[in-house]
Amino acid sequence: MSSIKSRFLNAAASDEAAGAGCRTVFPVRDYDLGATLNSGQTFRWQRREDGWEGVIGSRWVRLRMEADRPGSRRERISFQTSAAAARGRNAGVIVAETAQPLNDWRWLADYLQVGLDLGGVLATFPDDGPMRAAVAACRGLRLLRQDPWECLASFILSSTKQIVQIRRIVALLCERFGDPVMVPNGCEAAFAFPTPERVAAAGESELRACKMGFRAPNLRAAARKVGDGEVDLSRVAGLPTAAARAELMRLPGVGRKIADCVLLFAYGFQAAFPVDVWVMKALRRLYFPRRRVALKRLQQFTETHFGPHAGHAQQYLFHYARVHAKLKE
DNA sequence: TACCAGGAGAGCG
DNA sequence: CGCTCTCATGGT
Repeated sequence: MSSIKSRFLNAAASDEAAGAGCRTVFPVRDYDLGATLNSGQTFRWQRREDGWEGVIGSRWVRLRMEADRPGSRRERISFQTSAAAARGRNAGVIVAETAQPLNDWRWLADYLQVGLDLGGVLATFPDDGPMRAAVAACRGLRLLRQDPWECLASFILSSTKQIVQIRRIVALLCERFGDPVMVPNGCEAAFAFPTPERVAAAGESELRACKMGFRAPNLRAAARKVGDGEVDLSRVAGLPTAAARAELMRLPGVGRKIADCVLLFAYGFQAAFPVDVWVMKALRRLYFPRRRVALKRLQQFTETHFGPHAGHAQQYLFHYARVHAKLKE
């Protein structure tokens, strides 16, 4: 453990920029880092003994929570501590480490959305039984703000795949086509998510070798359209929700659900409400028991019932349905 | 073994 | 429209 610290100190000492370091800290409250990184919105994080390791953009990152304890120093949260602490009810900090020293951490604060007033968001949720149960069960669950291309490509690969499998496909894609990124001494090699240009240049059989099956031609064609500017991902951010969704749906392999995932997880459109099989099950069971409701009708319901932060409500329902066996049926 | 997985898109009546 | 089928692969 101390050897890890000294490695980072050495790396920091070699930096020419004064004040730059390989570590920073974000004070947070109600932030369940584990649930957030493992709730099916991103597929790049691996749980290690000392936190979570992943790649954001072209940077290797390690994250872990430390909780504030009354009357004592901050205590590292092990994964075996009390459920209350693990759910992030306590105030604490997110400790972040990178492989190279930095003096500007805004990119990470933005990714983690540490500035969000979660209580304010939760207060806008409808005051009904299902929502109360989901919030109580998933306190501290957050939405990240991811890179649009990585998010889009990942969800093109997600259709009818289990989350563990999506992670594996994305990992293979990055290993084979992504640029290697700097990692601390002794850490496993890590790779950036491949650019649209690189994916478009890959052969379909090379992509299929990453176990993505029939999704390969869709990913490749979408990469080409994004790479050559036929669909401009940077423009989507400034569009009204419906137009932004329609723009994304011009891409092959992107329907309503995947478009909404990208709108919510990458662009932060709060009205986007992706309805997948889990959310559909949860909605039917919790809000329309013993009634046959079509997907279209369910979508109309989600547009009016969950308020201005419907997307957040969706993530709570999704995680609640997935984690709690009662809803699995 | 059979069924299902953070779906999309074509083909059908 | 609204429904059904297929697509590729692996987990449970």
